[in-house]
Amino acid sequence: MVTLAEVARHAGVSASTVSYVLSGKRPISEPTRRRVRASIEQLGYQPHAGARALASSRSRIIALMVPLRTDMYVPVMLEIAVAVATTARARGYDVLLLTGEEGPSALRRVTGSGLAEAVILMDVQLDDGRLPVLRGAAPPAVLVGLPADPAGLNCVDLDFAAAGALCVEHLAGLGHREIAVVGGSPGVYARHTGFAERTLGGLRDRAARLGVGLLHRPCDGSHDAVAGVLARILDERPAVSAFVVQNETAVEPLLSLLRRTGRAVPEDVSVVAVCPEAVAERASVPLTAVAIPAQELGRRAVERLFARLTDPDGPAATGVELLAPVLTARESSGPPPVRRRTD
Amino acid sequence: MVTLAEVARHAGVSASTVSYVLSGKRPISEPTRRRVRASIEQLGYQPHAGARALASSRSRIIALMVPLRTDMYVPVMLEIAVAVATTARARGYDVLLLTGEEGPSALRRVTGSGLAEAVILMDVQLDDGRLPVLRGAAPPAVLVGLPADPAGLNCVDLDFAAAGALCVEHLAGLGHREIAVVGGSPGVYARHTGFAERTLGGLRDRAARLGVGLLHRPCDGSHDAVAGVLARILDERPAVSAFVVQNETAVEPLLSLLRRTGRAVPEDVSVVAVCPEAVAERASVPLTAVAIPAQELGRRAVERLFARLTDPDGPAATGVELLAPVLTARESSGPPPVRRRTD
DNA sequence: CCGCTCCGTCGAAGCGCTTCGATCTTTCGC
DNA sequence: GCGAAAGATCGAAGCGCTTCGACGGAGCGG
Repeated sequence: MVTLAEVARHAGVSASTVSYVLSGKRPISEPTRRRVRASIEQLGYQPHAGARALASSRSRIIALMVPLRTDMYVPVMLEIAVAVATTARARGYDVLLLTGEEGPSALRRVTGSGLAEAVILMDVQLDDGRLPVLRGAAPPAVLVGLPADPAGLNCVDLDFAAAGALCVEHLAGLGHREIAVVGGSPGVYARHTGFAERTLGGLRDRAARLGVGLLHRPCDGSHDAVAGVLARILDERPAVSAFVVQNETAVEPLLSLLRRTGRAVPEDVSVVAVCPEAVAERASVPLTAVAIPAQELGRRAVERLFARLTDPDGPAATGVELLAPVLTARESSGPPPVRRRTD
Repeated sequence: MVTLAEVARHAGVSASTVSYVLSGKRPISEPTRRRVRASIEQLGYQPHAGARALASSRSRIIALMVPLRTDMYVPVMLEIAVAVATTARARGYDVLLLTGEEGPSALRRVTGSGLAEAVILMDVQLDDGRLPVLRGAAPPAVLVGLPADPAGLNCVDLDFAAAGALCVEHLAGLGHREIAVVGGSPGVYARHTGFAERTLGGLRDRAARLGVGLLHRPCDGSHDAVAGVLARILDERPAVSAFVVQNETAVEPLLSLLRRTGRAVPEDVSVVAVCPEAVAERASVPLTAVAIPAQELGRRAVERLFARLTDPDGPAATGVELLAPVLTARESSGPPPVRRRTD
C-alpha cells in the first residue's frame, strides 16, 4: 500500500504539503502542486480511509437505514436508496447500508463509533422506535417519511395528504360522487406507517369538504385479496364510480378484475393511483396518478443532510419538507357513466 | 467521545488490557475482565471505527455493488442486498452500498483506500467490465451471477440453465410438445446478462433433447409489450400449449391476456415461471415456478466471502457455486388440452 | 533600505486503537 | 523444591493522516 509519506518522498516535499495539496486548505504553489499530483498518479496513491477518519474525525460516510419489510412497494425503496447513494457520492460521501431490523441501536453504533457521520431513515412510522435516539442534536439525521411528531426532526416526504386531496379533487371535478379507496396492506395501517394514514386523511378531508362519499378498505396486493375487497366495495356501495389505489401491487389485479366483471376503465369506472410514474405508465390502462418521486426524495434527503452537516444551526438543520404532489391525467379517469348522473 | 484510554483509567488497567478484553486475543483474568466490561458499560464506550481500521488494517466493512438499472426484477435485488447486510452484520461486518454506475473504479477506490475489505457484485454480465479488476488476487470478491469466464473468480448463482431444463422437463412430462418462452426485456439480452442467456440455454438444450418445440421471445414487462409478444407467439405457433415466463413483471399481464382471450390456465394453456416464490404464490393463478432464492443467494455470497477472508487460499476461495433449482408445482400447469393430443 | 506582512513549506504532535515484546506471577511436572 | 511453561498485565511503538505553529524568503510601504 502506498502512503502519504511515500508520495511526499517521491515528490521531494513533506507529508504535510501533500496533505494540503489534497485538501486545498492551504495555498500551495502551482509547480509543487503539479509535482505532487504527478507522484500521486504514478504511485497510484489512495489515502487510507481509516487514517483519514481518525485524524479528521470525519468518516465521509452516511448511513442509510432501509426497512426489510416487503409489504410496501419495494422498487420505491430501492430507487430511493440508489438516489441517496448517487447523490452522496457526488459529494464525496459513501453510504452504509443498515437494515431496519437492527433498530435504534444500529444508529447509535454507527454514529457512536464514528463510522457514519449522519443517518438517513426510510419507512418511518408515525411513532417510530428510532425517533428517541434522534431527538435533540444527537446524530444528524434526515427521515424519509413523516412521524406523528416531527418536532426537532428533519424530514422529507411527499405530501401524501395533499396527494389524497388531489385525487379526490380530480375525481370530483369529473363528476364522481362516490369514491372507493383501495388502500395499502392491513399491516401498513397496523404499523401506523405515516404515508398511508396521511393519504387517507387527505382523501377524507377533501371528500367531506366536497360532499363526496368515500369508502376505504385496506388491501394487500394478492389477486385474491383484491378480488375480495372489490366485491365488498361493490356490494356495500353500488354507486361507486371511481377508485383510488394506493397499493401498487393491487393495481393490475384491480384493473384485471374490473375488466373481467365487465366494467370498462374509464368509461364505467375511473381509477386513480398513488404510485411511481413507471407503474402508472406501464399499467394495462395507463393510469391517472399522483407520482411518488422516489429519486427526488432520496436526493432531497441527502441535500438536507449536507446542509445540516455544513451548518449545524442553519435553516435547513431541522424542519419538515413536503414535496408537492403532481397528478398526471392519463387514460384511466373520466366522467362517471351518464346513467349514474341521471338516476 | 469516550476513548479506550478513559475506559482503562476508569477500570484501573492499561489500555492494552482493555483492548485484549475486547478482542479476546490474550487471556485476561475473570475479575479484570468484569471490571473492564463494567467500565465500558458505564462510560458508554464505543471503539472508534477509523482508529480500529487504521491500527488493525481491517475495516470490518464489505462493499456491495447493486445495479441501478431497473429492467430486472427489482425486489429480488433488494432482497439479496438485505440478506447480504443481515448476514454480514451477524459476523460483525457492515455493508457499504455502491451503485453500478460508478463502475470498476469504485471497486478500486473502496478497496484501495482500505474502506472495504472485500466486495460483492450483483447483476454480473457475461462479459462484465468490472471483471478485470477482480481477476487474480486483487480485492477479495464474490459475484452474484455468472460471467462467461469465471476462471479465478468466486461466484454464486442459481443454476439458471438447470432451472430452464427443469421447466421444460416439467411441461414435457405433462405432455406438452410446443412451448413458448416469454423472456426478459430485450435490454437484458443486449447486455448479455448471464442469467437470461443461461436459462435460455437450459430451455433449448432440454427441449431439443426431449424433442419439444421451443419458441423464445424477449419481452419487457409492460402490458402492451406482453400483448404484442403473445399475439406473435400464437400466430407463429398455434400449437403452443405452454408458456415459460422469466420476466416477473410480465406474469400478470400474460395471465390477464390469456384469460381475456378465453384461454383457461391450466386447462387450455400451462404457465411456468422463473420468479421469486412470493410472486408465484400471489399471482392471480398460483404459479408453478422455479423459485429465485434471493435470500439464499445473498447469504451464500457473504459466507463465501468470509471463507475467503478467513483463509485466502482455502477451498472456497475461488470457484463457482450454483444453487440447485427447485420447481414447485402449483395451479398454473397441467396436461395440455385433449383435443391437441388427438388432433 | 528596514521592518512587516504574506506566501509556501516544513516538522511535530497527535487522532484512538492494536500488537509485540517484556515483566512478574503462578502453576506444574518430576 | 526447582526450572520451565503458562497466565496476566503493562508500556511503547506504530498505523497513515490532518493540522497547528513555525520559519525562511519575497514583496511592499514608508
